[in-house]
Amino acid sequence: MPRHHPPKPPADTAPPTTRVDDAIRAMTDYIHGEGLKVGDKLPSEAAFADRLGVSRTVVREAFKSLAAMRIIEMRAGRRAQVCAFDASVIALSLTHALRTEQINAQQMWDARRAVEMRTVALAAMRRTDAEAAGLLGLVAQMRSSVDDLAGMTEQDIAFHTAIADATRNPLFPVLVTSLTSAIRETNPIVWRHRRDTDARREVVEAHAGIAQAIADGDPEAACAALAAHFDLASRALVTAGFN
Amino acid sequence: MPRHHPPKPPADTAPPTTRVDDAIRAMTDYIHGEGLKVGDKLPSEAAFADRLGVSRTVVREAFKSLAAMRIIEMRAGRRAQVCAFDASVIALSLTHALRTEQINAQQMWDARRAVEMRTVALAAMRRTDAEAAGLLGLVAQMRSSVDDLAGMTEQDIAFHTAIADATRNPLFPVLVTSLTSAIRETNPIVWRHRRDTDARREVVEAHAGIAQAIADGDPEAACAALAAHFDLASRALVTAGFN
DNA sequence: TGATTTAAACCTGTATGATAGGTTGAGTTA
DNA sequence: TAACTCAACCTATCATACAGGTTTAAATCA
Repeated sequence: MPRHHPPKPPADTAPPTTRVDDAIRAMTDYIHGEGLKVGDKLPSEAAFADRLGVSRTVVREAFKSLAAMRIIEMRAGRRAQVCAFDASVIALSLTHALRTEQINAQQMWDARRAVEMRTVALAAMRRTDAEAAGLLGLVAQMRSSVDDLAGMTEQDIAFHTAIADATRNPLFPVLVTSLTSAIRETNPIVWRHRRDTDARREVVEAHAGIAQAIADGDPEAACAALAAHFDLASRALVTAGFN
Repeated sequence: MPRHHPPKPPADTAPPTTRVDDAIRAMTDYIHGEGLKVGDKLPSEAAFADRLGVSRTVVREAFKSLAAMRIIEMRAGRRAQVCAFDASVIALSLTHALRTEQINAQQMWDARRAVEMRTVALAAMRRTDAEAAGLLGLVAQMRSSVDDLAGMTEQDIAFHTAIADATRNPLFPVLVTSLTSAIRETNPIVWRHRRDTDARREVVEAHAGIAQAIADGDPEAACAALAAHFDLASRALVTAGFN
C-alpha cells in the first residue's frame, strides 16, 4: 500500500545540515586546531569564505552564531577574536527555559542550592582574609539597609558572587550568576515576600550565619547555614504559591 | 599635551550595539511578550524585517544567532519555531572554556561533583522502582563489560544521566550532561588511567555503591558513595599529572 | 631623527536583488 | 474519501555594493 508523499514524519526527523552549520563547525575546529586562546584573532570573513568555498553571507551567519554563543567577539572594522568565557550564554539559556516553562523556579532554586552548597564549603576552606572580611562587610551593609529592598537585592547578588569567587574556581561564579540571574529575571516572588522588615531581617541573619562560618573556615557550618538560607527561600516559594 | 587620535583605549570600551543586536533583543522580547512556548512559530523573516525596519540580512543574522543559542530552530521552508531546552549550548560553552584554558579539568570535575552530590541525594529520595532497577542493571552491564573500555564509557554516561533523570528536575540532566561531555571531550586522562582491569573494577564498584544507596533510598549513603567515586577520579587526575 | 599626521588598504555592518529548493495548504482528480 | 498537483510562501545561499570603523605604512612636520 504505497503511501505517497513519502514517510514524511510530520514532526522532526533529521535536521539537514546547512552550509552555515558546516562553517560553524569549521570555525570551532579552526580555533581548537590552531590552539587559539582568548583575544587571539581569527581570519577575516573573506578569508574564511575563500577557504570554505562559500559566500560571505554564510561565513557571516556562522560568525554571528559563534558571537551569540560568546565564542568569538565581533566588532566593526577589526577582526573577530576569541572571546572570554562568561555567564551570559548560560544565563540566557536558563532564562529562556524558565520563560517558556520548560523548567520552573523551584527546580532552578534546587540547582542553585546544589552548586552553592559546594561553593560555601570551598569558600570556607580557601577564602583569603580579605574575602572573609568582605563577606562580613556585605552582611553589615545588608543589616544597615534592611529598609532598602533594591539595595539589599544588590548586596545579595554581590554576596553570593563573592562566595563563588572565593572558591578559586572560575566556573562557580559563572554557574551561580547564571542560575541567580535567571531566577531573579523571572521570579521576584521571594523578594516580594520579603516585604515586611521581619522577613528581611531573617534573611540577613541567614546570610550572616553563612559569612561567619566561611570566615571561621568551617565548611560543615557553612553548608548548614546555607541549607537554612535555602529552606527559608523554599518556604517563601511555597507560601507565595509557587508555580 | 593633547594627544590626537583621541582617548581610544586600545583594548575594549563600549561594544557599540548593532542592528543585529537590536533585532535579537526584539525577537526575544517578542517570544516573551507573546508568551510563546516550545514549538510555537515565529513570524517570517520578511515580517520581522518589515516590523523592525531593517533588511532581511539583519533579521537573518539575528535569527541565526538565536538558533545557535537554541532559542529557536530554523529549517528551510518552514518558519522558525521556539526550540526545546537542551544541553548543547551549555556544553559547547563549557567545552570552549576548557579548550581555551579558561578553566581546567579539575575545576570542571569539581563543579560536576557539586551538581551530582545533589542529584544522587534527590534520586535516592525520588527514584521510582523502575529507575532503581535500571541503575542496578547498568552496573551489572558495566561489571560484565569491564574489558570493553568503549562500552564502559557509554554505560558511565548513561548511569550518571539516569541518576539526573531520577531527580524529576530537568535542569539536572542538562547540567550533568554539559559538564560531563565537556570533560570527556577534552580530557580522557581519567579513562586512560583506567587501562588496567583493576582500576576499572574499582570504578565499577564505586558505581555499584551509588546505585545501591539510591535503590535503598538512602541519601546520605548515596552522597558518601558519590564522594568516594569522585575522590577516585580526583586521584586519577593527580596521578596522571593534571594540567 | 623622531613624533605626528594622513591616507590607502582592509574589514565589518547593512542593504538590495536574485535564484534554488523545501513546505504547506487549497484545490483537483481518481 | 484518499491521493495528487500546484501555486504561494518561506528559507538557504549567492553576488554585489557601499558606508563607516581600524590598521598600517607612507608622508610630513618639528
